[in-house]
Amino acid sequence: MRIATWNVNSLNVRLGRVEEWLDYARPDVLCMQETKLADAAFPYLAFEARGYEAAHHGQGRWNGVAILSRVGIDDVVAGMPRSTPTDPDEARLLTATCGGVRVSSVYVPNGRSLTDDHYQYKLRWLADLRSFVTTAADPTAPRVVAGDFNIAPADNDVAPGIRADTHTSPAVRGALGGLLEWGMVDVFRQHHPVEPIYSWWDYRAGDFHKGRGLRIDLLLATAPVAGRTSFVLIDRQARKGKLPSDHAPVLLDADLG
DNA sequence: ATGGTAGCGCTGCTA
Repeated sequence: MRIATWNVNSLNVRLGRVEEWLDYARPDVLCMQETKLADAAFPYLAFEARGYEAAHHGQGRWNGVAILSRVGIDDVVAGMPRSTPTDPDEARLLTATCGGVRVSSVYVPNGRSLTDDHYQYKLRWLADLRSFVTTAADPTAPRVVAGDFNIAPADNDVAPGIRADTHTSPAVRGALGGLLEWGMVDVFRQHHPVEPIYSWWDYRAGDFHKGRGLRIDLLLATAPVAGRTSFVLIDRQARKGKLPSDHAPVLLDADLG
């Protein structure tokens, strides 16, 4: 089974690229983030024509997450219980069962700056994500959490010279660590232990062409998936050419028999 | 190079 994640930064602008990518990458499951669409505007027919069922959790101009699947899509749940009722209700999480794997598409808040209230919101959101994932399942069950975490897990996930403190702080790395301690694996690093490679590049200052980016788009999987994963790729080809997203897709291949 | 680009939508926010 091929499972992928891609922050498309407006599905309206990127639909042609996503269709093209589906046709050559042929994932069984694709988690998308930042669709920036209302549910009524989601292009279900374009995906149905390629054999994909879809679920979308959108809010319009910002955020928006989706899951495409050609191995079934059941028990769809939008969002998660929030511990802080005053936090904004944003479309950042969608969960469904696809081909026997419980899959979440996540778009973690950016954080903006360490002194911004939005950073505290990011930490609360991550704490709730951990509770949502770890209380609903056992780490021996097949579980994937895929998306734009806005966290660079280690120093080799940050290009030299880039300051990204909201994405590298001990607090956000600790929040990610909570999912890893519970039993999830960052499958890219499992297969590429030291390679400095990125999944996001700032549009500004030509950072993509300078090779200056961050690895913040992650595929986390429990042992039944991670232990059977044979291949993990960040598809930088999809970041080239006209009108790219600022993120590249990440995919894994797992033999789930 | 503390600037710069992109998307949404029409003013400034978000990233």
